[in-house]
Amino acid sequence: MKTTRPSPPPPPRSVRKKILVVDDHPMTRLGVTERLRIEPDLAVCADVGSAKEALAAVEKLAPDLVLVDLSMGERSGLELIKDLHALHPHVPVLVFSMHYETLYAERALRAGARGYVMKSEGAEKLISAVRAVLSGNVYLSPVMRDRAVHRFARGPAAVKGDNAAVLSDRELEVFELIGQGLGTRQISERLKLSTSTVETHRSHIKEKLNLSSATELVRAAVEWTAGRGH
Amino acid sequence: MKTTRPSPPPPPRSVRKKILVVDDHPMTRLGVTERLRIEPDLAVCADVGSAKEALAAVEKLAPDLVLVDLSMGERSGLELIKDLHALHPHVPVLVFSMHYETLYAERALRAGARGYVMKSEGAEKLISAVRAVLSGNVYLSPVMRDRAVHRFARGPAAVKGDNAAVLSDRELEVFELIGQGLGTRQISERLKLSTSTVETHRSHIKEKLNLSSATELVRAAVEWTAGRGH
DNA sequence: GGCGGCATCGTGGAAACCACGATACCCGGT
DNA sequence: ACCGGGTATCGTGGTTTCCACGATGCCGCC
Repeated sequence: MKTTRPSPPPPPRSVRKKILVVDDHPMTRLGVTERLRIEPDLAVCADVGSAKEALAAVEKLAPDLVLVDLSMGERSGLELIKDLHALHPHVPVLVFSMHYETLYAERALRAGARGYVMKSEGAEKLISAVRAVLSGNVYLSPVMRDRAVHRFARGPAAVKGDNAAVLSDRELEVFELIGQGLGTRQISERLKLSTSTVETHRSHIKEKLNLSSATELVRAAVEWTAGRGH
Repeated sequence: MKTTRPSPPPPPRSVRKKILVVDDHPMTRLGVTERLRIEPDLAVCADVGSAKEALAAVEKLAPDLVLVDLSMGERSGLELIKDLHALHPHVPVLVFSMHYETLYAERALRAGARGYVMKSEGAEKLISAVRAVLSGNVYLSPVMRDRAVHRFARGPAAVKGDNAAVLSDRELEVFELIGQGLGTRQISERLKLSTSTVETHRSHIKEKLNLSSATELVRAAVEWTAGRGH
């Protein structure tokens, strides 16, 4: 990996597009900030680790783009995107996630995002995506682009085989935490929810996935989260 | 987040400890590299994104420490740790992972790692851990440290090959049924036992496998039975 | 404006969990 | 012959979770 050590001559700051970075991993925030600084037309105006801070920062700094990671501790990145899109529809959101796009890209776009890049893709793809979104376009990988076209052609029906596709955003979130071995109590704490709410979600998940007991639910969740090696 | 902009005066490079960073997210690699450069006694000698590159880099650069992320694209970071430990037992490995320690810390240490830090903990914890491991100590969070002590006190034998060899025949039987998604009631019926007995078995299994909740037990059982697939 | 989906929280009884203790068997030691 | 340790079995009592309801509020859609 080449890191392009010598700092480039700083261009006039006024023309740089302001980017807000939202990610719960401090190291990733630092990496993104460093990398974007190399680009003469881009600048990170702030980097935060929670949805709350993100909303505050958008108010205060009026960024030209928000770069958000999906997997944040408490409040889902999807929720943040929805809030951002509701409160500031003119501020474009680009998702920069480690999760595989086939699982989340569609949900993210539905929530109001303008693009989706996987972290494993590397810096160049990220930069391209940022520029694309800043220009008013939607960024997706070729694979996802293809899927979208197919979906568009075939109509709204038929896309199954994905058992988790029927779950709502929140339900999927709970499902994943179950798969990590967390109990209802722990999930409610992590998500800052009542245990009742988590139990309702569990109940709905069992309904949708045709599961009959708590143990089966855990089993399905573990198998699902484990079955994502590639 | 303060980023300490002006590059610090580079100290004599010869005294810096060489660190190899292994992570499949380029941005995280960049962030770690930037952050470690601030420390006068540390230096990243290379950063790579795969196990293969990592092994080659260790051969070539002889780092003083390898910092490895667990979740790499295809093959588990655990495999890399095992390989490293087998080929270069003198090179200490520190795990820097986004996964919760309760799930992976023990596995990582068994595989040969000398410490485990969560990415969400932030830079300071990482630096502490790096220094601890470089000094020849093992780094763990207080929670994990506690678990280890408990295990050490209670379980005299437990430190061997990592799976269910420690379980008795009956316990293993119950364990497998749990992994198939059966609940206590169903297991007791299938085995013609009282639910009390099954619960006692569950309890003992959790003890022996160092699991703390029912959900964790189910998770372990499902993973174990799933890992029998080939 | 109604209808359905989503997310949130509560209630109350059934079921499970969990920390104990208890009995009994077998087996290896000293 | 006795004791200890591991195993297998079951119970008791208190805590927690599950789960089947109901209820509210918010959207989006026709």
